[in-house]
Amino acid sequence: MKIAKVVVDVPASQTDKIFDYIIPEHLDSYIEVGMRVIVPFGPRTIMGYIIGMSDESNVKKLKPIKDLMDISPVLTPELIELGKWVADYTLSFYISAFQAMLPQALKATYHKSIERLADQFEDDQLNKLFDGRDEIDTQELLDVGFDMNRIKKAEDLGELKIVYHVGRKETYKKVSMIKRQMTEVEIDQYRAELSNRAKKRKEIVDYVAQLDEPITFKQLLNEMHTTRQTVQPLIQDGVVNIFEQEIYRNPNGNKQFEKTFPLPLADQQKQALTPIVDDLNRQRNNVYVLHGVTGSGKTEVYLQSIERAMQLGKEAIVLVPEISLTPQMVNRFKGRFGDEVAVMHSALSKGERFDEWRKVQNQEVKVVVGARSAIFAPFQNIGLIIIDEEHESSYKQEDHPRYHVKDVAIKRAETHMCPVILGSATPTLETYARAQKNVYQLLEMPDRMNQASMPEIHIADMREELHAGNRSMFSTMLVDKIRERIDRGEQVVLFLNRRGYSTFVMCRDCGEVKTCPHCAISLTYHQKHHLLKCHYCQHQEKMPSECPSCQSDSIRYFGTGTQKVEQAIEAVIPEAKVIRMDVDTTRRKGAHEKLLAQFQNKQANILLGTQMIAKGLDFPDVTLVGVLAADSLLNLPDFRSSERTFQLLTQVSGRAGRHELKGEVVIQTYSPEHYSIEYAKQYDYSGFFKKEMSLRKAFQYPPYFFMTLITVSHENPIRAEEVTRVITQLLEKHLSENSKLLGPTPSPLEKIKDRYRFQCMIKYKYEPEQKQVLKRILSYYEPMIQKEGLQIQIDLQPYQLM
DNA sequence: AGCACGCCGACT
DNA sequence: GTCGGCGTGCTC
Repeated sequence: MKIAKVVVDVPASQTDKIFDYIIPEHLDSYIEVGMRVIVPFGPRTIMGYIIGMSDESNVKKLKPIKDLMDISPVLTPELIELGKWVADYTLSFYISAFQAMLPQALKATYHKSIERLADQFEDDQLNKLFDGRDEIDTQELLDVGFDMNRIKKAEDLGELKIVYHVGRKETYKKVSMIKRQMTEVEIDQYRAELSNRAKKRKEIVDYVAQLDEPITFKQLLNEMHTTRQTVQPLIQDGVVNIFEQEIYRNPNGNKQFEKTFPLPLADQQKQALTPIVDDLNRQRNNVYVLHGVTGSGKTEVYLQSIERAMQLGKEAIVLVPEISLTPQMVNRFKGRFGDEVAVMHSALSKGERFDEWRKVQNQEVKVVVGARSAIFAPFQNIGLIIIDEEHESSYKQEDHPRYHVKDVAIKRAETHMCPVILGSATPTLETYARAQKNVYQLLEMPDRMNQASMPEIHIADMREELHAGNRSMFSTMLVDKIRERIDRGEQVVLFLNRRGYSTFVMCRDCGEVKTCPHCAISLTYHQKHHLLKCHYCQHQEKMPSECPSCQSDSIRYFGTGTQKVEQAIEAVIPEAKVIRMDVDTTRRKGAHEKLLAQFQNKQANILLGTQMIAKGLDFPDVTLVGVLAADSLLNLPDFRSSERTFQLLTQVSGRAGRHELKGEVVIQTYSPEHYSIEYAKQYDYSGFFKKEMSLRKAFQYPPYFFMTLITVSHENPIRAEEVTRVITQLLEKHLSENSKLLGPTPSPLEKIKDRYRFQCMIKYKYEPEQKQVLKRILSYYEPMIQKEGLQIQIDLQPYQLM
């Protein structure tokens, strides 16, 4: 008997195993490993993934698979193995790993309904409810507040049964096509028989007579300047045939990408490319760290490596941090490789994303450019994986499965025996340290292209500004330099780090700060609706007119949001034209690209924005970059805050003077003596690296130690702390002596959505038993997780310590 | 997760 | 006596 091994769509620890099902004969010739199936599960019917087949099973009573959901597998054998590996290394459920690898559109939907079996119900209210129908969705019963127990009774009487439906979300876009149906001879005859008055129809007949390929109905109507009605008789008479054809949704509209060709390479680019090409030719698996300053031409190296991979008949995956934010990057890939590229933004709709994914599944493209999840593209012959801006924190998934894209990339590259390129101007310490130890291969590109020099960085000490009586958010230096650019017709980018510097509300009399009652973080003031909002939950409230604590009316909002900066610029420099880019102005689809285009066309002289303008942008006339609050990142409770600050400053500075015009950077800060600011000013990556490494060593942080963060949350703070303490003690007992345990301590975000959070941290060098110990602890707490709403998060190598 | 089964107190 | 509350255990 043929048995299918199935992972069912129930994300729970008790169902996190493989279930066996009989493959019924009628499905036997269609079924393949990697397909989604519909299976009975207890009283229910649910979706599952076939992850293997077998001839035997240890289970006595097997049920048969109900149906297949796919014609061809959605998971390749490689991806199935990869999914298991991801689940294992992140301590997640198999099902969560598989779901994370596939587009959202492939998730199953469920609904329940009751089906009539008898003509009459004992319960007269049921007769009324059914009203002649044979099936009712249970949602309808819940809506009218019908008592489910009466359904139970009717079911026991055999009057009805409960049916479970598995639905699908994926949809396929279709378009009407027109095809010539008659032979030319037949058409000639048909035409001759038409009345002389049917002028338009003859025209159309002539047009379709010369059609060899099907065209869209719409195109026919456009070219003939006619309407549906005119074509209808031709369809009826069988001159042409109308049929529906499936097409891919096109997220780019009708945008044409200008074809580009490989550029001549500078020496440093050649030196970087050579070993990669060599590996491609010999199918060697290496990890390269491409350390290139901003503007050094990393992208061209990527493009030419990919080209070589394609020449060898292989595929490439390119990961970019947040692709919708860098349309320029998409343009470069589409421009070079055209239709061979699938693009997976986060800004795409579910359907568009699904279609891009299917281009890969159907082997119609050779290259994927996308954000994190694109690492799971179902390619079967990968020749190269590139991670651009490898230091970006968005490469770490922050919910289950908590994978880091670098780990997955390296794993896939090992399977496919291909190189990986980790590109960055500011590699993470972990990555660069491995390159120095020759675990990874280091490729350095220290020079900017076209002999462009790095912009000069000036530090504006905001303490001095304050002492000198300047209470505004701009230093005198920055204002002067902005004026200069505007006079010269050049452009300015102003960068504001939103995190930690957004508008919070404080009472000037008593110092009271308005915080979220559920999350214990300061509320943010939103001017538009005069509301205070929480960043973590949905909480919002009205801006108070007096201080809730001391009733003073001097309660004001402090800090700076982009809106406020915009107003301030306009006050100081009235002639400035500002484009503001933040979450608010870029929410609408395509808004991002539109704003950038406006800036490109010089409809404004200042681009003001948050994180999203820090990377990838390249405008020839930008000669000044201002960082308004450099230290806002520096003060976050995270051991990576210095590294993040250095990365950010370097990244932002790279936006200025990339072309003929020389650039300048002004960094405003209250702590100009901090080493991450000083080294950023000098463009001294290796200096920063050494300094930061020595601190990491002293305080036993990565890359010298590995870390595991365990966060426990509960409604009751005492319970949360108690569980955290017990877990810490258990770990203390079962882990080796060399490992350091920190905690229990309150999390940096002590309270989120009415849950109190405590954490404990493991720092270790070598701890082969750790995962097993953690698994045991998790299973010990399983009952409490289910019953009393306890939550335990385990993050191996965390990126965010909050 | 969801569902059934089973055991207890509160009610016609 | 029965209804309905929730704790317990299972799903191939």
